[in-house]
Amino acid sequence: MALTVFNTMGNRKEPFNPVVAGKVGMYVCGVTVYDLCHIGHARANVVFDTIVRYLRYRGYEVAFVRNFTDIDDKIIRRAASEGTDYLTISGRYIEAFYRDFDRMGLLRPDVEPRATGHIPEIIDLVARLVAAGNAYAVDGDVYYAVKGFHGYGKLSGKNTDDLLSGARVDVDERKRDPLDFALWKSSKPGEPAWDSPWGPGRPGWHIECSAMAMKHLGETLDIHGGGKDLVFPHHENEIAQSEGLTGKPFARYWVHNGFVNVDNEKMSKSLGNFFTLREVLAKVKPDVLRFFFASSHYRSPIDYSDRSLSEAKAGLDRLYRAKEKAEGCVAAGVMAASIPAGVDFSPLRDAPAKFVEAMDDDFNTAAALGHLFDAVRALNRLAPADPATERGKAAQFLAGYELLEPLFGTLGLLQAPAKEFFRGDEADPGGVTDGPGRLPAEEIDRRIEARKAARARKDFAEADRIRKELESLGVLLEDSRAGTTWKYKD
RNA sequence: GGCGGCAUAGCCAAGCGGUAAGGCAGAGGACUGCAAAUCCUUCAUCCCCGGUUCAAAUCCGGGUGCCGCCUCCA
Repeated sequence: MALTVFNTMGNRKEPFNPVVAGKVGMYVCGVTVYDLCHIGHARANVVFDTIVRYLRYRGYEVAFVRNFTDIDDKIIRRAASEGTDYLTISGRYIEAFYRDFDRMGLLRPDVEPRATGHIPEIIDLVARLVAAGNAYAVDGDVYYAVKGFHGYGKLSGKNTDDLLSGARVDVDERKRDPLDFALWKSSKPGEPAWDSPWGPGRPGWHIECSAMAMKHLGETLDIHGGGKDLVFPHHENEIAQSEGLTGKPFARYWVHNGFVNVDNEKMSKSLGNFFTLREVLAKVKPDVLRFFFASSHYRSPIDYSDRSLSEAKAGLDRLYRAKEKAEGCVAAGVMAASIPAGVDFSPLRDAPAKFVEAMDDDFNTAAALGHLFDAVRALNRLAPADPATERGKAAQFLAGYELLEPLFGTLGLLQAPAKEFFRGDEADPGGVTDGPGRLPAEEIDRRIEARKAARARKDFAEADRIRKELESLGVLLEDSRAGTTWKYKD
């Protein structure tokens, strides 16, 4: 039983063997901070967050590095259009990134390097590439000479002849070869610039990742990740820059996540069919998005829609209901006992092993979730109607839930208290369940009391009237032996 | 034009050689004053055509249809 990872280099699953046993150096290409993140960014970040969580669950010591590209053409353009400087733009969107992704429960990386914080390292790398004959300077720009690197195209499966025959490479007479790409760009007057041996300028896009990854993780990474669209040219170029110099493999495993589609088409800025993370989080809880991502394999494309979101919500509800029951047990002062024997409960007892089996197969979160649902069904067989009076059953239920909790945690699910998930979070104003038109909790409690009185005098017509009225206001009542509880429906 | 991926029930989605996980929705039953939740039961032969094999959704060949990359892009 061993972890297997699909490697874009070679296009196949391989047993996972890091450079140093038990330790993983992982670099993920972060975002360019010139605008708000959309769901595509959300998926990429959630995917790698889940991978880090799982590797740690599996006992690996993970050094997780994710960068911010904080200087680039788009940032400069945006700054110009707003009449401000690039630092204002990058600062604003880094802050926005944290605001959005902290809500998603993303782990902070161990190191979060920024391109502008590594200019000396970048210049050093470029200078060494020039000295080694891998790159050349022209009028203050420095280009990488692709023809000199024989492995070019090995990651993306392209060969240089095909690339050249394609008409989509820009023509620039100053380049020796159309495929050559910029390592260093001279700056125009008024643009941000750093001094360099080639004059004032700024780093090209690809070089920053090589410089930062090697600085923080060494010359060979265990995992290098990013969206599928980064395979070419970004990662191909990173390989050329890094391996051209070190002669060592830049990364052992190249991991790329699939796209988020809308109406079966890639979501992207240029197509204009994107949704920002922020607007989606105004509609659903962060967990719902995480569940949505986890329910298909990270390399498959997924189609985003209101429908897929509400199906995710429905599925997640079931999981949170189990957590709700566990919280009820804890509130009743119950201590976890052990899970009963018998085949009825084997899906529960076997859940950790099944979970690992699924996740070991190239992080198959969809299969893992399937096993968790099996486990929850078995767990629900132990659910006490009233934990205060059925303490034995409650103790078993709690034991079962505690067995599953770390598994959910590895997927980043069920991180909020159930009450908060179903009723909203006072500590998170602006959160989903905080919208206008919500019936306040005090008002709901008042009506529940009225209904309780009606039921006590067997006036079921009145009791039902109250319940239906609440339902039409988006509030669901649930009676049990332990009393009546409520949830917002959305 | 080059390279790559995908096609599984009403919807979403695992499986990748041994006779179809799971979720949502639906149907029947139990429980409930009635509901909700929960539990039990039920609901597909895997795009088409060939081939390999004792055995294929899973492998090979040929179609058809989508999608992605080759330009900034998660």
